[in-house]
Amino acid sequence: MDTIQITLPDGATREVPSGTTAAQIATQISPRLGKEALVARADGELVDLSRPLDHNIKLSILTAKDPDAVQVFRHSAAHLLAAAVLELYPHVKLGVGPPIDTGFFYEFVREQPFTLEDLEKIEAKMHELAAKDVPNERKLLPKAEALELYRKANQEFKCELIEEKAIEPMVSFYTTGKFIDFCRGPHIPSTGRIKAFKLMSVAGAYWKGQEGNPQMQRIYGACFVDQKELDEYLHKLEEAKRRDHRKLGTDLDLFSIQDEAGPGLIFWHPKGAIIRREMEDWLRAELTRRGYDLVFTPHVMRLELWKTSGHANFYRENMFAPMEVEKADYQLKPMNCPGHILIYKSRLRSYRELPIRLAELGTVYRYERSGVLHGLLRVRGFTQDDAHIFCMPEQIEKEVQDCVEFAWEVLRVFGFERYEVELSGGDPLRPQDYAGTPEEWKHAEDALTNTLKRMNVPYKFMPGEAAFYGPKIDVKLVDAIGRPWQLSTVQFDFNLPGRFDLEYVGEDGSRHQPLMVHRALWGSVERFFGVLIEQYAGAFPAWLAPVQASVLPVSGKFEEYAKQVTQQLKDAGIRVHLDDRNEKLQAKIRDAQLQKIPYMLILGGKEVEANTVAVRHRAKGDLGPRSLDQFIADLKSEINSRAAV
RNA sequence: GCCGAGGUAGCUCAGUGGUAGAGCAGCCGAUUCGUAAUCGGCAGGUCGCGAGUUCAACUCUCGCCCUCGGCUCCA
Repeated sequence: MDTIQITLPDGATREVPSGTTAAQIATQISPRLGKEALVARADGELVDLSRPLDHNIKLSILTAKDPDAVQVFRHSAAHLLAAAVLELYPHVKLGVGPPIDTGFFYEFVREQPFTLEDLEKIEAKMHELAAKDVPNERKLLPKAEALELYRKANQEFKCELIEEKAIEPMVSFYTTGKFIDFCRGPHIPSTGRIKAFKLMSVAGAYWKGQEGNPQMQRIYGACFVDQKELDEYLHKLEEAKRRDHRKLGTDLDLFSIQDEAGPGLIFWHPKGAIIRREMEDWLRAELTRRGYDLVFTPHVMRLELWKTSGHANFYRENMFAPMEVEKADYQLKPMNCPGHILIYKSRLRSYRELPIRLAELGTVYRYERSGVLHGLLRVRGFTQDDAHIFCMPEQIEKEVQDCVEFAWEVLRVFGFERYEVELSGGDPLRPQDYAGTPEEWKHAEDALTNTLKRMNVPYKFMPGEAAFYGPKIDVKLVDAIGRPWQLSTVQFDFNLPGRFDLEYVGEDGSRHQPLMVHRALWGSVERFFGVLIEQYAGAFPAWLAPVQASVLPVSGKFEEYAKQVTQQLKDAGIRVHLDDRNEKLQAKIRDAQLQKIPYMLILGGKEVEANTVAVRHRAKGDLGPRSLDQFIADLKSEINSRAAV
């Protein structure tokens, strides 16, 4: 019999008879590996463990430690879901069922909606099928036969997939017991190991994710190889709920959204407003330090202006409808750029002035479809920490670099440690959605790429994600529980300077067109605030905390002293609250803790006697007594350093 | 926008056609208390809005408003 040579990842080689499977090799290496193996990688390609190997090959045996293997595992779990659904509801039509980051989903078409009770039944059926340890077997069918099979079963979506995806005459299927599914694979050998999963929700989804296509019911499941990981994930979801800025916004009285006013419109309550003011004060100082000029521009401007800028064309879907005033149409601004451009254009500019950096905390209004609104993170009215930089070509890379560095300073000051950078380019297949020529786009993308490379910033290239007027660098930050949020953005613009005939007089005395960079670091004050609430779980560092210290007299007897202390703190510029309610100390402490107030000053007989304050920190607990002056000095230094405690 | 689930007191939630409930918060009183909830009382509602069915609607039907989850991740 022929032998073939298997090269393992450590370089070792093995001679085995042709037709040996990866599973057999795994068991040879060690019985334990044989048991833990989920799937194999042969010459870089994922294959079933049961696939007979017939030529010399580089082989890795993958276990749950390999992320790709986990995805295969989840994909098999998706098949298990479909198998269970088909047993319970034989007439459903099948869509697709891929793995996702935390599990899997599968799509179905069924007349009646799946209810929560249905999900329970399906989950039980999945466990039942898993317990039988049914093998996942690969089968090859001629394309015509495959189509015929699905036609008979009325599975028109599967037919569509085969028509689109099958390039070879034979197409692969996987069977899980009675269930058979058109699938490239690979899969784990059998269902027995799929135990740690939980069906989470059922949601509507368009076929192939495209609006206008039929809607399917998508059943989502969380799924991990180990129960422990599933438990951790479910715990993380609980944690996320606890930190949800919408809940904390109400609990801590930071902001609200009101039906009477309209969806996606934010009311900043006094405590939220304090945080915003501190944030803005920091930002304005930083902008000034970095050579930006702060401006203000109107909220409504003539529609004509938005035609010039191209927004009325490219951005129409996201704008509020124009309003008519004295027979002229006015447009509520969805962006700040045209306003800043008008300031630039208000007089002739010299190359000596460049770069000109115009910054504005500019409030904009955008029409977002009702289904996409989400707390502070996706709203219809918001304030961007916007700026537009007008510069000469030779200045552009430096300006972009400064923006990216500024963005990092923002992340540092607000306590974010993890971030991801994306470079978003145009979509070459949809040039009609973008302003400017392909050459201009290439030039701009190159400039951004160079900057990132020079700064040694790892980034992902995202084609088709650019703004309509130019490519951009986006900084997405990763919050405490691993979710990414897009905030900072630095966007090139080869469009507006031309549309508005922007010019400057160069050294040569003739007129040139400046380049333009749009940038926002928080993205919007609202979104950044929302992320910040979740980042700190509402426990803001002292410099941002709406109430920095709460004075808690042990009983009414010490009210006089408490009032004195409170006034001294106020005089020192500390945001302080006196809790003089007729409550026990424990209750006052509890309420201060729940309000996440950084410091509590407990005042009783001992403190009056010694003229001290007993300090309790919301996280560190009882810190003992000290003089009020000492406390004030310590707190002021904590505030001034913007310590992230 | 679309699919699904929801909307009952400030908050969290119970209430399957027959006089709207609880806990917390609030107010009043008692208590004067040492590091995460003192006790008692009172008040609080157009049951999201509007139509309809019914002797009777928080409850059933229809329309609208709003909220939540999802709608990118290739068999």
